[in-house]
Amino acid sequence: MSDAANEGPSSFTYAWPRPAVTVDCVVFGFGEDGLSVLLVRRGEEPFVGQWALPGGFVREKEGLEDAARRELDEETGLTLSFLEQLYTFGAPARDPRGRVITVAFYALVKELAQPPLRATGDAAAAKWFSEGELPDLAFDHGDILGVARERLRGKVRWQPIGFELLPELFTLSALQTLYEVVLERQLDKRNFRRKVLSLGILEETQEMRRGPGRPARLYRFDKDAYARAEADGFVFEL
Amino acid sequence: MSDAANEGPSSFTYAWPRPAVTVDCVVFGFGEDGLSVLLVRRGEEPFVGQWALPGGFVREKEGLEDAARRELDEETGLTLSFLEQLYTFGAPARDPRGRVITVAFYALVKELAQPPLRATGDAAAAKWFSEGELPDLAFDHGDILGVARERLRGKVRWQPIGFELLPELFTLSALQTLYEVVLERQLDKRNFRRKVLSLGILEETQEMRRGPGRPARLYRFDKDAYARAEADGFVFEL
DNA sequence: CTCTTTAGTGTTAGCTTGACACTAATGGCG
DNA sequence: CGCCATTAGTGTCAAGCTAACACTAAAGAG
Repeated sequence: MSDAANEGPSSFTYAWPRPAVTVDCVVFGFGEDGLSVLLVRRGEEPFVGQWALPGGFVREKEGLEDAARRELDEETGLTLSFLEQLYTFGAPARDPRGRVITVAFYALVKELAQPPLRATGDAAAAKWFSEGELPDLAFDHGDILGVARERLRGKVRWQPIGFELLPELFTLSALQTLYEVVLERQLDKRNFRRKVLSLGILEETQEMRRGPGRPARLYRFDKDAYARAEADGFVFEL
Repeated sequence: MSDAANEGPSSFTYAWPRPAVTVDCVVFGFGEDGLSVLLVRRGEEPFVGQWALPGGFVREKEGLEDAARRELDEETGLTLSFLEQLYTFGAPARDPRGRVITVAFYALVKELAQPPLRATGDAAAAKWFSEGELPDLAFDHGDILGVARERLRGKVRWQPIGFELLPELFTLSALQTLYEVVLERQLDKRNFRRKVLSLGILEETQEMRRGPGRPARLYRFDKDAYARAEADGFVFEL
């Protein structure tokens, strides 16, 4: 039975017209300018020269998430710290070339910087755009981006994914700013710190971040402690 | 641009091997035996005679949700009160015939009874199965069902979708039992009633449900009140 | 040394949650 | 008709959680 899947194209025995299937990724990063999204400039028709989400066609023997990782690696070379399926967009007219169904993913990366952002594959360029300066996007990618933004907002309070947007060591102020940006509202400093620390999933390091003003203690997200607590019925909430 | 999508198959110009795309639906109902799921017995290879989720191929000019509604109507004739995309399953070997990607939906219906459950289209039979008596399912439909069950559990507390499983008029006891079944834990009667009523989205009717024991007041979910409250920043939570 | 900048710290009032037990209304049956 | 069985309906209190609020501490720049 699992053999059948290895027979190659000739085993595609359905008599129906087939849509093409792609994956597209909304990659979020967090930096000085708040939340940013990674876009690529299209090097091919349709929408040549326009900005779009990185993505491409799913190969024949490749899982959907694998396809997303491959495309992202081909076009940008980024290292992801989180990747999850978002939603599948399949309106009949969403691609002018014909029926194309896209399985959208959203991803988080730890630092905006990373290597200078290679742009290869179908992408003519790759660039981070902060939320304020987003251009019009090709296809229905604007909608996809909106859904991803909502999902991020909805999820960050119930799952410890915010840490995936910060470097390994971070200050509590940075964490708070991240939450304020994602949730789009101000948080009280003392209440926030009390809540975060009471979760018992942050490891206090001896390192300090120096900069303007008083040095700030650096913390690390303790994955193990989180896993143990979760197995014990603990529920993350911020 | 929207013209291009109407050109028919010849406008399918991508050079890639194409997976087939299907939709599958997890339909939940609520009755005496708790939560039930609607399954159909397959009338065709592969897995002939096995129970599976209702579903089928997406047509060329049909949206994904439209396809789900059509297949469900063809195979069972049910009237849905809620339908939402769940997740897309695309493991290369999930279908022995070759690459088939399925966009899964989950749906709720107001009453298990409904018309005697027609079984047409590809379905040789259609039947409700309560959670305790679920058979082995074809393909990876067991996994899909599991994901749907989790989603229902996760969502029922934050969105007023529980009402979509009850008739228009219902008792608070019925609502509580529904929540207990979906969440898989006991709830305190007084606390539950206090919380539900304090939301201000239930309309108290003058009707009573008679049966064994003291008659129970019937309530109706007030969609308008909910919509107004929600627009005002109110957040449903139970 | 002074000023600016950012980090760090406790308390209280109001609200929400969870635990808990009895009375009320009806139908069935003896 | 009365009693019993069955389900509906009701209030209080303690504990925990949330939100509001302002000052001191440490460093670098000038």
